[in-house]
Amino acid sequence: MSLKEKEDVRIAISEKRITEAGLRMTGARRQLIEILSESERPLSIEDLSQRSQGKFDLVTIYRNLEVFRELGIVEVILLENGKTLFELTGEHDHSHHIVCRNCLKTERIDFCMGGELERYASSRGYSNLSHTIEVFGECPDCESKG
Amino acid sequence: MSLKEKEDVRIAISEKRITEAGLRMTGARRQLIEILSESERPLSIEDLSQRSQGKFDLVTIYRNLEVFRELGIVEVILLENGKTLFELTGEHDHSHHIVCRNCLKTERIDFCMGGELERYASSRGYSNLSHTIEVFGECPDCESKG
DNA sequence: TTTCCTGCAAAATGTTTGCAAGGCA
DNA sequence: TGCCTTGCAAACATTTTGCAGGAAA
Repeated sequence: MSLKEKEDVRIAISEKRITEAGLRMTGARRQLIEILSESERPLSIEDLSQRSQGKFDLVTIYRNLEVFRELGIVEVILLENGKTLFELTGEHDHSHHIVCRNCLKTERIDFCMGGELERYASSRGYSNLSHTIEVFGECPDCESKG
Repeated sequence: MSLKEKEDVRIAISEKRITEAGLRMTGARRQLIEILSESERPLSIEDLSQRSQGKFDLVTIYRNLEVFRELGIVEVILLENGKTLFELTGEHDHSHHIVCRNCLKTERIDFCMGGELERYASSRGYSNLSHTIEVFGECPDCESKG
């Protein structure tokens, strides 16, 4: 399957979730998902605005990303500085990342230690658990560029 | 050692770091550290403003918390919603937490899995690593209150 | 008395809300 | 057609900056 085909599949899956929720697949939504799908890294609201050439109002992007998040189409990455990035959800419902502080390129970390953490929290009486795990560093490319 | 004595020790340690950095131990700094020291949970800027009865301008609180963070006197906790809380640094240079979404009460998690994560990131060529691990849930007290 | 710190005012960011017009199903 | 979405304007919340007066060492 080519990259383009993979992208089409991701968009189709997203569309299914949107319409099944009784919402509509608009031009803005399709294009925002395309941009996320083609990106090599998670994107901020501002990134999305720029990559869509300012075609959509910031408000539209905020609102749609919130919809995507609710529907599980995107997941949120919180950076050390409190800023948020969005990326299309992969095979798993959530994942963890190594994020380059410099270029924001991101790799998914396949193994998730969340289970152990949540078991511990559970043993302490906590319920309704979720967790965040992110690693920040400088990636090889940025490192070599000094 | 009484709680009050422990608090005095923490303040003394903080004062040492501040003066050794060529900075001054002012009334605002002493009181902000006292408030953090007496708090049963990490505090936001707004919390600190309220607990000091608005005695200090928000700007002063922002600036001092940033100083504290640089000196390692406080550590930052990033909530799921992107908001930040501060707590006095404990015995270790950093720690992880179970945070109650409702009352924001926080427990430190003693075991840190960061080593494994950072080794993995390191093997992928990343340098200058740091990581965040937080667990969010509903604490037993909040749960029982419905 | 030197240098740092604080408060005030204002600006810069980032995000949300209300409403009328436009677009998808 | 009917309801969902969008854009615009404005409100809001949060954080930062500049500067003059006040305070620690």
